[in-house]
Amino acid sequence: MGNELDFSKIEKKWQQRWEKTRIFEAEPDGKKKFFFTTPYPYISGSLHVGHGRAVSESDIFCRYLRMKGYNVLYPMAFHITGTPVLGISAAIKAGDTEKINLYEEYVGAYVTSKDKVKKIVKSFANPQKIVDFFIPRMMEEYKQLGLSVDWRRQFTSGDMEHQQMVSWQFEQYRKKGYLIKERYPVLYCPDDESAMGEDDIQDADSEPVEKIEFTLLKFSFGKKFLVAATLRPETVFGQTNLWINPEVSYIEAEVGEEIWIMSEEGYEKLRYQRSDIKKIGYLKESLLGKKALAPMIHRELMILPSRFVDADVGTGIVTSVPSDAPYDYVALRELQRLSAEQKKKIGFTLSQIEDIEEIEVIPIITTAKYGDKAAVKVVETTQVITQDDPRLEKLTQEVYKEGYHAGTLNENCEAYEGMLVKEAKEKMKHIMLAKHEAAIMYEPSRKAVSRSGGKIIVALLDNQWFIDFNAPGWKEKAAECLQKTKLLPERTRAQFIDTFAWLDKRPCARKRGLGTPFPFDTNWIIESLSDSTLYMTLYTINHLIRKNKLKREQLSTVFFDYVYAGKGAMKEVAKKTKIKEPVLLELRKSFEYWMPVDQRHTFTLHLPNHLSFMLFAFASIFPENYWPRAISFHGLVVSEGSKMSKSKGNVITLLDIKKKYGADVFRFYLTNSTNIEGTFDWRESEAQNAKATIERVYATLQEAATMRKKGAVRPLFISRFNSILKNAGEKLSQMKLREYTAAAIFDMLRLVKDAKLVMEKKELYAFYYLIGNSWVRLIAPVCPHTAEEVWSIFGKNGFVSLASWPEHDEGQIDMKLEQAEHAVDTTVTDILHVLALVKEKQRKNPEKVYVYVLPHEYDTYSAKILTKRVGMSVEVYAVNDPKKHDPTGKAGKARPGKPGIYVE
RNA sequence: GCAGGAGUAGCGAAGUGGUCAAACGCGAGGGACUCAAGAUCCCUUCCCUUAGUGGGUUCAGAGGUUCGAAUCCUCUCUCCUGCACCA
Repeated sequence: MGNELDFSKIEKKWQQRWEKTRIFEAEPDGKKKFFFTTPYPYISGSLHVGHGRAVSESDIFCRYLRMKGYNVLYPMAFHITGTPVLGISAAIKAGDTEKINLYEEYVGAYVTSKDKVKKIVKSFANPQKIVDFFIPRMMEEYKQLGLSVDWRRQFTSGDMEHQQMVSWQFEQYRKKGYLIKERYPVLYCPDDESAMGEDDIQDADSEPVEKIEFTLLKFSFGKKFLVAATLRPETVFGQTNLWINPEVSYIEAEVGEEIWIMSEEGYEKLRYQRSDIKKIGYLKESLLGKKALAPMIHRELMILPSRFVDADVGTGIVTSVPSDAPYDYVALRELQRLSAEQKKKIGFTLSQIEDIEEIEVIPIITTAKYGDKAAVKVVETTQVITQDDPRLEKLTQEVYKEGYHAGTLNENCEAYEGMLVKEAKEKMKHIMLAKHEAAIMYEPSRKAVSRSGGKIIVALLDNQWFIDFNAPGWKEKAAECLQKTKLLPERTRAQFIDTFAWLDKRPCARKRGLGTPFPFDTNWIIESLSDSTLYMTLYTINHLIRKNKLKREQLSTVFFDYVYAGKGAMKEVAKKTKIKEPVLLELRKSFEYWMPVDQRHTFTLHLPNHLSFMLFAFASIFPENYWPRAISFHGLVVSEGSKMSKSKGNVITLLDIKKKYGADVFRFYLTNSTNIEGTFDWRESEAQNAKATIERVYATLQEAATMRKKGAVRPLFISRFNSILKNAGEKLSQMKLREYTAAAIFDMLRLVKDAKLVMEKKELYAFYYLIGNSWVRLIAPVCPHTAEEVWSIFGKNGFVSLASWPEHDEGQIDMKLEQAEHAVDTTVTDILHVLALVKEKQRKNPEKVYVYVLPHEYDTYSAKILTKRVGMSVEVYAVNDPKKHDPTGKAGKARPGKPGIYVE
């Protein structure tokens, strides 16, 4: 048909009108305010439906609140701080073709000329250019969803206004003693000379890299020490020998007063973990066959050769515990099985060969699953023969896991007998550390390289700044804040409580990245989750800062003390900041008017980090009346059943939405297909259905707008209509968006359908008159563009976005009537059933249907309606009621004394 | 491993002590309309039975509490998510 709905045209039209008339620019007024926020997006490419979900759900709710008479502030900003933007920039600068292609694709979505695309991407070598390019486009994409955002207040986390605010926040933290400095291990790249986050490491998103703590066991070797790295200090009682790799070059290094022996690679890593280490030179003597004194157990252990020892894992020296380490057991057995001749060839003396033969496995840990020599057991059952067998890796993990969780130390472990492995591990480690028989070394959990190919190691940073969530009093305050915050759904509270308990010290500054300089140590940048805990407060004043062209230096501590905390005399503040008093007053008033945040709508994944930090921040910086009032959560977005990812090609961007469906369809489909906490699965085919549904709504409303005429409508439909209004409103007020759209769209469509079925034209038009105007307003939150368009067809002035919410009329709701209708409905269905059967069996059309009902139900049934609905003559009687019981006796055979349907 | 969450019809899900074979949407099948397709409308869609309104077995599995449980308790299994400097 020619009049197919062109959503994009309608949407564009209304978006422009909203913008032009500035109806969503909120300013303090006499109405009750509602300050609604949702997290700002990080710029790393196009916005997709995941971003679309948070803002659309928020927008629907904001639009509802606006129609309910609230003065709603719904702002938005952009997150640019941290390392990713910098990483992108660096990669492009370095000529990383993968990144360049990716970004050419992103930019290509907006810019057609290929040359221009290349040029733009090239300019991304400057990170600011990335920000400058994407932000206006992201704003455009958000606008295309029809968001009722006050864009005047927009900023990025890199803007000076935000930086000044964050600096002020950290000054408060410092005053309260929430910032501390400590040593801290980080993933580090010596080539790049900087700490590495997940984004900086190759494949770290799919195979995460962790920091692992090794215990360095110190074996006395003359006056020197051989240091062996182990993850299992609790197994020292099972040690039988030491492993080195004859292929590896070992070095000697001065460590404090001592001399340590280790692989060169080990030294290179340890260098970044302790300042007291210094290389002397290559080890001159041979270690093979010699003995060293083991820590803790103080036994002499022989140094033996192996192939599995990797110079680049730990120190390149490994202690051997054949009872619980499959590698050790296999390597030991391999060695023992060599003929005396072969051993001689390696360089062992006769007595050494004897000693080697005599080495026996010492059982130390007992588990129900593997008995007391786990490694021996798994090696025997899998028949692993050589230390090169790849299965050993897995066996090691299995044995380790079982031992750790279910193992107990046995009688060979002296004082530790009977202790759980879990406990013994910590205890023995600490004792050895205390006796200087051991030290600590950190390693990445896997071999990893940075994006530029440099090796990743662990470095200990000496002066890392932390936010100390365990600072006295803070957790209590945060808990109080949490307790006063309304949570949607409420069950997330348990997770918050759990997270609060777990929060300890969080490094809050980095050496690299975009962001706010750490106020007390400008070599550092405030880490990007720590700088985004109070940013929503800036919405309350940012447009005024801009309007009055305030400069960075004016937004000083004094400024925020006054505007954010009401501290200081205005006169003084004006003098110090060189801001005029009325301006200051306006800023302060604006802040006071909009605060607190009434609701924050976010992704559940943000709970353990962003939202928890946010509550801590608010609890510490602001008095109780400025604490956030409510937090609501939305679920994940996936596409065609699986997680969205570029490699799968199933990322649905907001540009796609615009091209294929339009905002209203997206908003409706999104909210109607899952409840707010659920996972939203974008499915192309269902999106198409959603589109058809909205087209139907539009067509119906259009018909209603043109045909409607005042008149009488039967009470049942008035009642049903009001029930829908009531239900939809109640659900929406609780942010149950799915139920709301189900009522506003599907229930209403059904109601219209039913009306068309039973009403004559005159009544139908009156029915249109009844519902039209309210129905448009009912759908306005979810489908604002469609609603505006219809609103104009109705000949209404102004925007439906600013119209009042269609309240139901309780007095018009007659539940009895609706129930009766429902009863009739099921009866009709039953009659049709029976008729179908009758037709089949008797092969002739029956004459008449008799319905027998219980006396109290009698008034419910109208023979006339039934007749009409069924399409043949229906008579209704009540059973066992002399008055209503088949008075004519013409109903044929005697009826049983129970209700039923009979056809003749 | 720790923590949080989830497991209901082909699918998405609603239902949190009785009114539940289970709303609503999608999908599937049948029918009406149509030259046809689409749209729309009607019916069916756990199993059995049937001139219908009947019966049976169900809500991951196993126990338990209760007159009564998908809903409360215990255990088990499976899946998802998070576990810190990373946005």
